[in-house]
Amino acid sequence: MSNATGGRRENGGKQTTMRDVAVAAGVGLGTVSRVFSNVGSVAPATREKIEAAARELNFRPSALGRDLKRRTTNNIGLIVTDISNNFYGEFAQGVLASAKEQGRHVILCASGEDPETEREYIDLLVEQRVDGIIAFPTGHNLDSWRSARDLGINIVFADRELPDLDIPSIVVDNEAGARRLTEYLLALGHSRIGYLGGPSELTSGGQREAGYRQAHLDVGVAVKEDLVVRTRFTRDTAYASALRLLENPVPPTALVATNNVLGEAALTAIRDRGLSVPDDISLVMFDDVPWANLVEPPITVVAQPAWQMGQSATRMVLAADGEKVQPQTVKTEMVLRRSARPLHSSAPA
Amino acid sequence: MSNATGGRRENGGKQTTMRDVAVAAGVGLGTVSRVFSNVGSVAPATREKIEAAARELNFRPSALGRDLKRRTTNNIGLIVTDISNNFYGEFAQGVLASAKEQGRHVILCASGEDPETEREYIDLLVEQRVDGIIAFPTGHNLDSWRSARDLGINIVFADRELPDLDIPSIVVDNEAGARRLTEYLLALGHSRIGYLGGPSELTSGGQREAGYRQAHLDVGVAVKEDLVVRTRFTRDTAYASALRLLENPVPPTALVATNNVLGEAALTAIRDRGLSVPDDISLVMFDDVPWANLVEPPITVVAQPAWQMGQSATRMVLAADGEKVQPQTVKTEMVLRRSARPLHSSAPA
DNA sequence: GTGAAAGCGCTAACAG
DNA sequence: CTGTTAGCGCTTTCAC
Repeated sequence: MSNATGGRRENGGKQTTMRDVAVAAGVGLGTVSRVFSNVGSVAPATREKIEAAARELNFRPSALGRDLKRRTTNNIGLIVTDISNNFYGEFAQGVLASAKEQGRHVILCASGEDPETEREYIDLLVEQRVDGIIAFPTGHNLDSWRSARDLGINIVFADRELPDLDIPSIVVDNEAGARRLTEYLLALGHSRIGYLGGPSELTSGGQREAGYRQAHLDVGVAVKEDLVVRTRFTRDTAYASALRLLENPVPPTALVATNNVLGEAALTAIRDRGLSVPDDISLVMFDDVPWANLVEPPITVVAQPAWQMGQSATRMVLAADGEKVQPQTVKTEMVLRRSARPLHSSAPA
Repeated sequence: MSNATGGRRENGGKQTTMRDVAVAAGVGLGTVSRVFSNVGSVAPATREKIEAAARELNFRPSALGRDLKRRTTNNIGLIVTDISNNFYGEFAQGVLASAKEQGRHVILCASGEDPETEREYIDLLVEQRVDGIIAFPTGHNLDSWRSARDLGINIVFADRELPDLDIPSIVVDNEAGARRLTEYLLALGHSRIGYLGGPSELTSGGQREAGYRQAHLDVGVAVKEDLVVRTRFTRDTAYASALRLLENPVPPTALVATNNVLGEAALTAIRDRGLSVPDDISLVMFDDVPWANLVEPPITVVAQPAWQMGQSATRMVLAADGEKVQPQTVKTEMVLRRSARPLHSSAPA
């Protein structure tokens, strides 16, 4: 039975089909279908015969024929930025878990934050006739999204909202999260608080920056504009931006990073400059990634419930047709650790 | 054009098909197909007419019909353990990159190391008629794998080899990696070196343990059997195992962890016991995850080229039919940092 | 260069 | 309960 073609069968013959099984079992095609789709009813004896024949022929029904007929695929598309980023990984685990629960498959795509790549993936998923798409959109390709939506594909955006598109999204309470982080630093006596954030066109970017500013406003401390830096989420540019922030003539005494990539860049830059957290500079960030609690000192963060968000997004995108899907905002949780201390004190916070 | 059904269109009508486009453009169905599949040739004027009609109707070809006819899906399945683990995330990025290059889609599955879940996913992927499957197998479900293979699906295993299955795999040089880590510790004067590893049924587990033992053998130091602990890769059990290792009546002076989950568990356990690295205990591990270089002291690791492995695995699984696919072993790289020091010295290594 | 026709593997009526 | 039939949307001969 086994040969040495390295796991590859020539498979010259056609695959076994329901028709073959029907012939082998001496029944009609429809009856075989009824057995494998668990619909209608078949006499126990017939079912037996069919199952025996199927086993004999190593028959496995093909989703291709089924899906074409049923006009639904049970597949959903998931477009993230970078699946090696723990936040997206957790989110994806949430999606996988609830997709599996509902018998759905997940086609994974990584846009790398590149609009062109995103467009290609949208087209691809449309061609595949996925039942739905969950995406962290780049903010571009509005036409593609609209077109996919009009084709009847259910779409849910995560983390970011797109204007004029009437597509529901699931986001965290960005403003509140950033505000609490900033308030905390302000309360510790800091007044030169650096902000390392993403592009403000993105919902998360804009809202987190707004929270940062609101916190300042609330206590009447002016935002130092040269301490507000927006950057793309790649390691290199983030690192360069963090460094620039630290090289300010009058450097910040505290830093808010709005996600884990930015936080990692900030921490690395701080170390490379020979500074120490929290003695020389306090650091807080978004995302409770594993390393946040492993570094010394452990980092105070605003945690996003990534897994649950993935689960909710899946439920939203799979909601019964006709059911109205409401946008959802989820709460963040602030986890106090030891990466910030009062400005004019030698004791940790 | 826009309504308020939350990104969901009733889509009562059927989708636009090639036939509709053909009618609208006043040409035959076959001609439309030729335009969209870029095969044969069509008069520029005709092509123009067709493209205009397609645009007008917002037509997108369906992969369902195409795949059914062509008997190939351009999809590949990827079964990892846990996509939120950075190692699998990097691997997946590599898979996605080269899959995209070749116009393939990736169906993602996470087995959670559970054989039953794995079996369900294999069945699912077979039904979907994926062109190939890349998997980190649990080590069970040999029948399912065999059956999938016999159905003509190309399979590539990663990280682990399964006996009697004649399925090619891509693994790192586990034995050498573990041996170097252990030799390094031995050279530093350690003789009570703890081993925190995975189940030895797994290729990686068995080989890494073998490397650990070989290093001892080479210098004539006896392995302390009560310092060898095998555990499952979940956070909780790994932590418990690490703790047990540290609570040995005569505790180890150094520790080898065979992946990042185990390394994280070890580091956490060490801290929780109030010990410090490397002064109280040296720690080295597999996987150059981001946090390895972020903690203090940074951890000495054996790095696996996860991204490239994903890329290679994809090439292997997509190799031209008839081409013989060779199993592949990839080299690891040892990255020296500061988490180990000589046993009887007060200076770091 | 183009149209007509025959299926790919399956489901869903519809008779019997 | 079960067999027959007509497609799902597309590709692919085969004539014209």
